[in-house]
Amino acid sequence: MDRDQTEKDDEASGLGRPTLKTLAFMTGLGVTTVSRALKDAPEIGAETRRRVQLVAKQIGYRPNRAGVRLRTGKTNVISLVLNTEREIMSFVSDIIYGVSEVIADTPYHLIVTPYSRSQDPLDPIRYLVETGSADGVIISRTQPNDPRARYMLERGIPFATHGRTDMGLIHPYHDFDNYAFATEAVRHLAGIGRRRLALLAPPVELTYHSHTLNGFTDALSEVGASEIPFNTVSVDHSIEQIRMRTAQLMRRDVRPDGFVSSAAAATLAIVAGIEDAGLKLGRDVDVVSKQSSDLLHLFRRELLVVNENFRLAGAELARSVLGWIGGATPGSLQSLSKPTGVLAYRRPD
Amino acid sequence: MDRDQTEKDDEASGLGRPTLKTLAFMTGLGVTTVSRALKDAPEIGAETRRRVQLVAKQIGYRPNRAGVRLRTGKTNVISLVLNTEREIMSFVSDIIYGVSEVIADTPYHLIVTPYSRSQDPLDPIRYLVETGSADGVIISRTQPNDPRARYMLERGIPFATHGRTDMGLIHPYHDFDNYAFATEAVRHLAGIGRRRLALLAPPVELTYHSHTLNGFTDALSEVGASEIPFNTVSVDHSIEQIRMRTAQLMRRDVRPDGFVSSAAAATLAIVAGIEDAGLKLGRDVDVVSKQSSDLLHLFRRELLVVNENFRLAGAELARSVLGWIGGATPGSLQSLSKPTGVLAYRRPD
DNA sequence: GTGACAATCTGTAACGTTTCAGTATATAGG
DNA sequence: CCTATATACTGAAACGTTACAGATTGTCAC
Repeated sequence: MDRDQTEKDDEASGLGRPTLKTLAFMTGLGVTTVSRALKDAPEIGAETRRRVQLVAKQIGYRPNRAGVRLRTGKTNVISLVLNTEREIMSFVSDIIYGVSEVIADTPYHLIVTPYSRSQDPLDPIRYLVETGSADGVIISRTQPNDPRARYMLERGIPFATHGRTDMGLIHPYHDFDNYAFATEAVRHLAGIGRRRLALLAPPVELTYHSHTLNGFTDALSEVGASEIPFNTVSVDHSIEQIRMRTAQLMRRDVRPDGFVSSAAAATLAIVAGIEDAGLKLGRDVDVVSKQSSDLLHLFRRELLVVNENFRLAGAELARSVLGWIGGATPGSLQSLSKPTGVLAYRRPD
Repeated sequence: MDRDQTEKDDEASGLGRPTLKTLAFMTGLGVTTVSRALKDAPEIGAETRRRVQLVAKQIGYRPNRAGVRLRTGKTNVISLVLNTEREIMSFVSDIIYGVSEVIADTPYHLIVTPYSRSQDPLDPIRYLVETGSADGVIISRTQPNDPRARYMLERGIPFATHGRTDMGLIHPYHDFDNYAFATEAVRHLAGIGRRRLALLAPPVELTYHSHTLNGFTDALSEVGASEIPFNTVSVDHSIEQIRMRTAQLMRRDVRPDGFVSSAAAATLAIVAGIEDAGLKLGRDVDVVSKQSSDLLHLFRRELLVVNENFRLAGAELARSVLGWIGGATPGSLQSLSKPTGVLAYRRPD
């Protein structure tokens, strides 16, 4: 028995990665005590606690994730679920950095779980939940009646959505105020004399489609301008399609003199379409566009822009998920961000 | 003892997530047998093997990652290490999708490990290696003498670099042929009559800086054109800085009549700077730019573009890392991609 | 001096997996 | 008929962690 003990201690002092056993050996305490001392359990003496924590810091002890996960089921993982074909580029980049920023000084890792056009969006969620691969999930492209949100709510797995749902169910979200964006855009266009406005909207199936559309039509009647229908395309369509449809539209007798565009890349296409039709931006027509990086003004000086900050969205979403995991009530983890970096006012003359 | 047995079996048949114990109970075999049967071990009878695999498939058995990881040390994780401030947006998005594509039907997960300007780039690598958080690592912003590559090579952890090193050490990489890009760009500019060329290069510390520069200067002497130095800025500088420096440069007596730009966003700034100086793209000066998404031609019709496919890069990098993990020799996992979607030839007239 | 009780610490078991060292059975060789 | 060997399977131990149920002190009231 003495031999066994010695042998074990020798192993514990080995030069591999330190474990609780290593710490136990070094401090002369039991593994259990060390474990509890590290998490400030009350039944451990103050001095012991400090001693253990000191040694742990000194030798750079880090809990083994697999051990914790196996024992407790806690993965310390947040999963960001992304559509590999339809997400906006800057969205992917910025939201990842936003999330990273928030989880940087936590034990959490960020895993990216992709799904493609051909898959049911519920697939990756089912996978995550069934395999218990994450403590929290962030989803985008949220729908009014979102099966993913419903599914996770039913299983009680913490998540946050980019965009709101409309199912009468409460869950954390972060959203950009697209209603405000659309109303401000319309008001501004009206302010510079534009009367016939077209909206390049988000895809109908996503919640922010109606937010945007409502803001657009409400402001339209407020300012007494009229809508030129432009709903054969959405921001999800290809650059080429949007460009072509815009050009078609601009060649009609009754054509818009103002556009509201929900995405920067789509705006490039709209402008190209306008110019294809031989018209000039700022003279014949004005365009207000959302953008997430400050590049559109380089593209055409005349463009009017509203900024949506995806990095902030990522940070907020991460905070929400961590909050839920930490026991906060879902209803308190909802946020809406207002349009910023407002339109540079300008008269067409 | 009988009671205990029954109790255990009851647990095994429970409705939680199925484990090897569940399978063992259902098949009437031992846990060991089931484990081996699932991985086609030779000492398991053919029928037993099929039977176990059938049941496993039926009840949707998936090995517990924490269990495997704890026992074997295998994490089934690939980590993509990214600089949160300096990566190109479309790079982040596309490379993630490229990697995802390749690991989609493997047990691997992708985790994103970020680091910021203020940190030593080696920090995240050290963290990953010390905590054994990944089976393989992908890094970008590779330097000729890259401490990260050296570090991982020393510890024997599989990795792949986006871009090459120049340390006489062999490791997997994927790189875009920036030498070819620069030579083709210069040749093309010379072909349309441009004689005084400026290069907006990658940051000096990265390996592809010299690749690009060498291609540029080699082609310059080949076609007998001259260089207008433009090395106070790189593609890493802010849009505003590049724009200002370009404008300054274009107001000089001896100014370039051609630009080669290593990044799309920087190209927007160059064009803005050119126009700030009252000059016209396509008439006074031509610009050849790399781009990763097909948007620059919408920006200015006159822009000449070469495409770099980051999604492909991500896929290649993932293949390389998996290959190395799978036992292939590092030297066989290197690839170079040629410029595609060549310049639309056009005369300035 | 005794019992009660708080304070502090500890061993064992379990999470799910794989590996090691077997065991049991059948087959074949002599 | 006995031994050797191959075939097919199995239990125990271990990876690192935490929870549970003690165990060992010391202190204090009476």
